[in-house]
Amino acid sequence: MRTSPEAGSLPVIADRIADWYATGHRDLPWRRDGFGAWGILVSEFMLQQTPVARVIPRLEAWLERWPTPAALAAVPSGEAVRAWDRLGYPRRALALHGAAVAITARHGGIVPSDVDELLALPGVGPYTARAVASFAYGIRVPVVDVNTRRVLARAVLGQGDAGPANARRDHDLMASQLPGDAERARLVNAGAMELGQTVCIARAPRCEVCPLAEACAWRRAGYPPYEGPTAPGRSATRDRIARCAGGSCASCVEATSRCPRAP
DNA sequence: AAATCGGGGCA
DNA sequence: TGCCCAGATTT
Repeated sequence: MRTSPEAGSLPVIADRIADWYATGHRDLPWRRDGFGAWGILVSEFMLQQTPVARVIPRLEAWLERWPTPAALAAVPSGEAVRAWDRLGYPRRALALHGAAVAITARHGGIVPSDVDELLALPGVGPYTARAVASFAYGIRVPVVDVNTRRVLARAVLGQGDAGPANARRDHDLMASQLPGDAERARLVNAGAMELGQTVCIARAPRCEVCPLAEACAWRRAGYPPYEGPTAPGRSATRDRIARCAGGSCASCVEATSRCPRAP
């Protein structure tokens, strides 16, 4: 049957992820049947750099107010920014409004299913475009977020950590794992993210409950420490220092004594 | 490749 | 106060 770990890793990893996910996963709103492409698109905007728990209540309120792209496109963009409330990175609200306008104008009010058409929308990048194509339309494309990158780095590449993100390389790696069946691929896409969030955690992986434990290349190699390049890092302190250096730092204006670069 | 996003919340 | 969070955009 399986003659080498490499030859067997494709079906084993993907199948175990899909089975594990299908067996039982968190009941999140955007995973309910019939949630709709618009709802999924809105959820993906809100989930960019924002924890799931903070998104759920705001998402439901948003969709109740704007059930379709056309409904959002019909109001001024300022309304979208206001309704964004405390989700953070408010320019996402502006981009989402812009996407609604574009969908209404160019796609007849229907969220497109084509990855390239999705990528052409403001605020939609490599992750979000493929997430909508796969989760909303069942199209067989690799969906790779930070959690999936960590799972792949460990289980497939045998590295403790995923290096800096590289869309091309990341997509190729995930595509090499995806089963041919589109519905099955969707389970692998969603399952890899879920696994990375709840089991294959960055700091303290819960290998004792991981469906990939027997197949994981990193575990098999004895958990070698990560040696490769690390991501640039998004330290709030560094951001603050960088802004202050320009002399136009809002933080300095309001809290001069707490700024490391303050005169 | 690295900084930034008129960020927010939690240990 | 430091760091994480279903990324995207700009330089």
